[in-house]
Amino acid sequence: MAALKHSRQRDLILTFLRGRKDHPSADAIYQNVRESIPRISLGTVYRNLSLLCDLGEIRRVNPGDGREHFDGNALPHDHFHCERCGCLWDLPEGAESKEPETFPMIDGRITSRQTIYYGICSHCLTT
Amino acid sequence: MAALKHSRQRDLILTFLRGRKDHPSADAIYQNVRESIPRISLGTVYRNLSLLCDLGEIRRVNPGDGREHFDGNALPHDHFHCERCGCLWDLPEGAESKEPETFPMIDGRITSRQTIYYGICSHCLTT
DNA sequence: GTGTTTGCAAACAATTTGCAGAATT
DNA sequence: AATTCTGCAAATTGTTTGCAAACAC
Repeated sequence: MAALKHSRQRDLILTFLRGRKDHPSADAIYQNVRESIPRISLGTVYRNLSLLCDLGEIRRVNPGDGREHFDGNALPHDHFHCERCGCLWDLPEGAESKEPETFPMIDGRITSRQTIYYGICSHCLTT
Repeated sequence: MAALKHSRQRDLILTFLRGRKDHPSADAIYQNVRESIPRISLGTVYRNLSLLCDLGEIRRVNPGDGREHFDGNALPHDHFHCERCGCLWDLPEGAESKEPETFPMIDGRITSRQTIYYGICSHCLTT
């Protein structure tokens, strides 16, 4: 069951996300893909984002600003969230924390980890 | 302005949070403090949690389960979130990642960081 | 033809807000 | 007396869901 069928909407959403370096919210994605498929619905965007997450094609990022954000790069990496303008990015090239992708010893099983740095982005600092 | 006045409700919420090792949601806090102040309202709980966060007395934790969680310990530390039962805890004693609380060099200003590990807790693993 | 996906609208859940009265200083 | 804080209810926001039609295989 759950035989996956091809969908123009899903393709577009994935292509759009892959082409971005920031991590837009579902609604921002909706506003953008609407330019290519005007009749696409927000529900479809949500359903496909969820599906793509399950497939491991994309990742959710949750900076705690009240909406979920989506990252076209599913490989593990850290994020930066500006508390003034709300922008959300990967840590810039060369700024990755140097620690290896190892997990602390605990009683349960750890499968992934998510680190978000908070602060003020360089753009907001100069305005 | 913003002269802070004393409030029984706020005290209770803070005391309750400080007495817990897990990180309950606003509604869970509401259900609990209601036993001491039955007429307290959910709105008051939200308002005070927000205020306590602003004051730096407590911290928000956002595991991405659709609700905000609150941590009575405002000192920086990492969290673990069980994807099966949804429980949210500090990393158990002795499991802290050993890296110092340093921030990567980026163009903006980093003020804090939040790391959440995801997986299955020991209780869920054995049931 | 069968089963998945879509658009739409309604439903839901978490959080925020406006307001008149109660509590704190 | 001046303000802050509260309870209540309604409003808002982000996300999910049910359904009949459209699409993919």
